[in-house]
Amino acid sequence: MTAKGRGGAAPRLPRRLAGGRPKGEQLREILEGLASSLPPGSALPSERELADRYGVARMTVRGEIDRLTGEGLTYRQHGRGTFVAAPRVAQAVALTSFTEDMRSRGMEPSSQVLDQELVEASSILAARLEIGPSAPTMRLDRVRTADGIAMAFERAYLPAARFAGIESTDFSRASLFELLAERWGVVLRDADQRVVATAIEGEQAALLEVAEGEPGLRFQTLTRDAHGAPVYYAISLYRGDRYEIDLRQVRGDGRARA
Amino acid sequence: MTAKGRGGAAPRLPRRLAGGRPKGEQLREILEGLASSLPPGSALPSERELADRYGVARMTVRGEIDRLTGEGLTYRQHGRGTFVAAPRVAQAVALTSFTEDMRSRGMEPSSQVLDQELVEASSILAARLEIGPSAPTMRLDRVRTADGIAMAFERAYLPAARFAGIESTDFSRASLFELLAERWGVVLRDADQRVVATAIEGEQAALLEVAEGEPGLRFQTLTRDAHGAPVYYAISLYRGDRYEIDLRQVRGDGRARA
DNA sequence: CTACCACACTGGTCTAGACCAGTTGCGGGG
DNA sequence: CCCCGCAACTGGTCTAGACCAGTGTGGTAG
Repeated sequence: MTAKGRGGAAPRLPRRLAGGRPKGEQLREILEGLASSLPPGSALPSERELADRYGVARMTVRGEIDRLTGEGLTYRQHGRGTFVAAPRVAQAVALTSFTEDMRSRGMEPSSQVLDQELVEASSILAARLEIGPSAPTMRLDRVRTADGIAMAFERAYLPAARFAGIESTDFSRASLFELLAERWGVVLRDADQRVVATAIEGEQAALLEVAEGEPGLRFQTLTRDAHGAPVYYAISLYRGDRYEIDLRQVRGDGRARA
Repeated sequence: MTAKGRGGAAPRLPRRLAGGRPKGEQLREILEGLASSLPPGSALPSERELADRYGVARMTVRGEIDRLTGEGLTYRQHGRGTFVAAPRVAQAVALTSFTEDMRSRGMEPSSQVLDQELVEASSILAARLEIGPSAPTMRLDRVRTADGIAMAFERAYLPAARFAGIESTDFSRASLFELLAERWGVVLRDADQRVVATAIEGEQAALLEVAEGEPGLRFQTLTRDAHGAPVYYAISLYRGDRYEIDLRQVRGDGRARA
């Protein structure tokens, strides 16, 4: 038969659907399992074959494959079949903290505070943070690690007047995001970031445990709260061999919901 | 009738579907128009009413509303109805071509074609482009320049079967984006991008006129059309000293996909 | 007046077919 | 030997019902 090998590649599927739960729901789980266990490009059984095997109407099968295809797990080719899609990168343009970012990549984040002190804002920094010139700011230097491996060096500046007592807060354990939310009720909303490729040199090469001149990503980030007021400005240097940016770009109208 | 006012709020809808084109497709356009012209929270006509009005089966209506709901234009409430969803916040990172990107930075883009030929897709590439294994693809190597200065090296792969005659098209002048739109009517919608920092080595260092080992940004981009079908896959290498990424991140609901 | 229940709506699931439209392989004719 | 056409697959669209499951309302019994 021409469809040989399709079913054969499937890892031991249930043969019948249980009663009680909607058939489509059960079918969907089976198909999700199939799609996630097969390599990209593999063919799924045909709609008619699935309908026949599980004793449901073809429209029921189609409905579930429609869902999978809409989610990007599979794709269809008219006249050829339905295939497992290559995994898409996550929606990574969302504003996340280093802590959230690393956890979403399956690693355990931590930090080592190198330096933490009050300094006067330079004129450039004051302008960015929208505070008065020479206003007190807290400068926080940290090495960010994931699973114990140095991932990035980060220097953050926060307006000290707005966050009373911040200079004596212990940042070695808590996430900056979480502390701002818990102690000062700050809801971070958006950030402007500038990213350039750069060579890692000198002291930072030592901190990140890489050879001089190795490539890295330098982020300049200005994060704002729900009112649009700047909360902190940070410069981060990520190791090029251990960090990547995943972007999902949308053209034009880019509709979706709030 | 209880459903009064639903239809009344609708801005003069066509009463019949034309022949020739699929009914679902026409229905979809009507519903999209409805959803975009009504304020968020408005109720759409019920599925049975729409089916009745346009003389189609309710399953046909449901299929299209499924699509709209999947795209986030509408949402459903069991027992109550289907409603127009609130528009999502604008997507910050817009999908642009190199041409548009450079012009927006105030530079004049150009390209130099290094190589252009038909090759068989590797299994990995075929899976990414969602085409059959060993299907013909056009490989296009270019150096992208801005104001006459080498900015990036780019290798793009396009499915040749879909774009008849593409292998003999001159890409030294025209933008790939524009050509795809004009000659093949392709509307690019979104792209997944992976960005890593890397050292520029060997031949590519020569092409970009930088010293060996200088830092650069490597992009892997999969661009899709309005139907979600992959259009091309590209690997680009940008000079680290001449290119930067500007991001605007928004803290969202973290809408996820697999 | 209130509490409850039946009914008329809504969407949710599912069936068992129909026919159309691409793709592919195989066999026969030139 | 090559090419063409047919047959057997694939997904794409659509029908005309069925019954289930929530929601909301209005009338009726207490």
